[in-house]
Amino acid sequence: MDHSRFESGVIDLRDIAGPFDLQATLESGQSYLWDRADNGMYDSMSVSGGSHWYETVAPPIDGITDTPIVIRVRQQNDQLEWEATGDPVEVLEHLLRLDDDLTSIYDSFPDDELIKTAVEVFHGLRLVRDPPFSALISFICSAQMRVSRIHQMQMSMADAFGTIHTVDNESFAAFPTPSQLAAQSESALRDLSLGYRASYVKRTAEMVSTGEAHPATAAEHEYEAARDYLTQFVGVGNKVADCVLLFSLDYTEAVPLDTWIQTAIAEHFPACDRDGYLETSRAIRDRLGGRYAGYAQTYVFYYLRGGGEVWSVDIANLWWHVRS
DNA sequence: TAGATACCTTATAG
DNA sequence: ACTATAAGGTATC
Repeated sequence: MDHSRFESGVIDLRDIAGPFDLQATLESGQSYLWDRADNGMYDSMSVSGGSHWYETVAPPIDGITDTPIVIRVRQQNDQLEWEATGDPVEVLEHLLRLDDDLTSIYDSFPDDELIKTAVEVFHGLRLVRDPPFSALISFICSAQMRVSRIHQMQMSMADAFGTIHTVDNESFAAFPTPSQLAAQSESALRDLSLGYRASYVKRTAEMVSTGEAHPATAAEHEYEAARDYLTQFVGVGNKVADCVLLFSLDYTEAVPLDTWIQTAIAEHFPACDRDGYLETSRAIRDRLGGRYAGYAQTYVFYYLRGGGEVWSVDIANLWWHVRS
C-alpha cells in the first residue's frame, strides 16, 4: 500500500481571509464526504463551534493529487490540526474552500434580518467543494431523506463497496469509484436501504463509468446550461443538479430550491415566489446578491433546518447553544 | 405540455 | 408498544 502511517501538522486559520467553523461547515448538510470520528454526527441538534475529529478518504483531485489520501482534521480555535497520509494542505484548502474571502462574501449579502441572524449564529460556515462523483450520488440519495440518513447511506456505500485504506492499523473506506458502484446489483444497493434511489444510483454510476457523461463536464458550461447537463443523470432534477453545482462544482450562485427554501421564499421573499423552478431560481438568485446567492442560501437553510427546538427558541437561547 | 401520483425506507412524533 | 407521518424530489403516466 502507498502509505501506512499518519503524518501530522497544523493550518493556521489566521492566514485565511475571513472566519472558519469546521463543525458548521461539515455538519450543515452540504457534504457527505466526512465522518465524525466519535460517530456523533447528526445525532443531535448540531450547531457550531465544536471541536471534533472528522475523517475521510479524499479521492484524487485534478491538479492537486493523483492518489487517494486519508485525512483527519480537527479545529482548535484558530488552528486546524490534521493527520494524513501525505501533505493534505492543498486538498483541505480545496475541499473546505479556505480560498474564499468569506468577509467579502458576507458583504455581498443583501441587508435582510433572516440572513443577518443566520450569519451571526453560524459565523464561519463555508461552502464545500466535494468531489463531483460522490456529491452527485449523495444528492441523488437526498430525495425525501433526512440529512442524517443521507450521511448514513453514503457511509454504507463506502463500507460495502469502496476501497479500504489501512493507516496505523486503522481502516478507512473510500467512497466507491463509478465502476465499483456500477458493478453492484440494484438489490445490493437496496440492501443498504437506499429504497427507490437504488436504481437511480446504479444507472447514474453506469453512465459515469462508461464515459457517457461525467458530472465534472458540467463545469464547461455557464450556470443554467450546466444545470441542464446534470439533469441527464437518472434521479437528477433541477434541485439535485443545483446542489451538485453549488457544493461541488464552484457555482456559488446556485440556489437549490428544496422544500425548506421554497417555504422560506414564500414567507420571506414573496416577490421571488414565481411559477416554475427556472423563474423562481432566477428571482431568488438575484435577490440574494447574484454571484454568492448560494452562499446566502446555505446559511438560511442551515438556520431553518434547525427546525423544532432551535428554530423556536429565541436568539439569546440559541447563542447559549452555540457557546456551550 | 402541465399536473397528479407512486415510489423505498426509517426515524420520530403522537 | 404501535401506527401514522414526513423526510433537502424525481420519473412516469
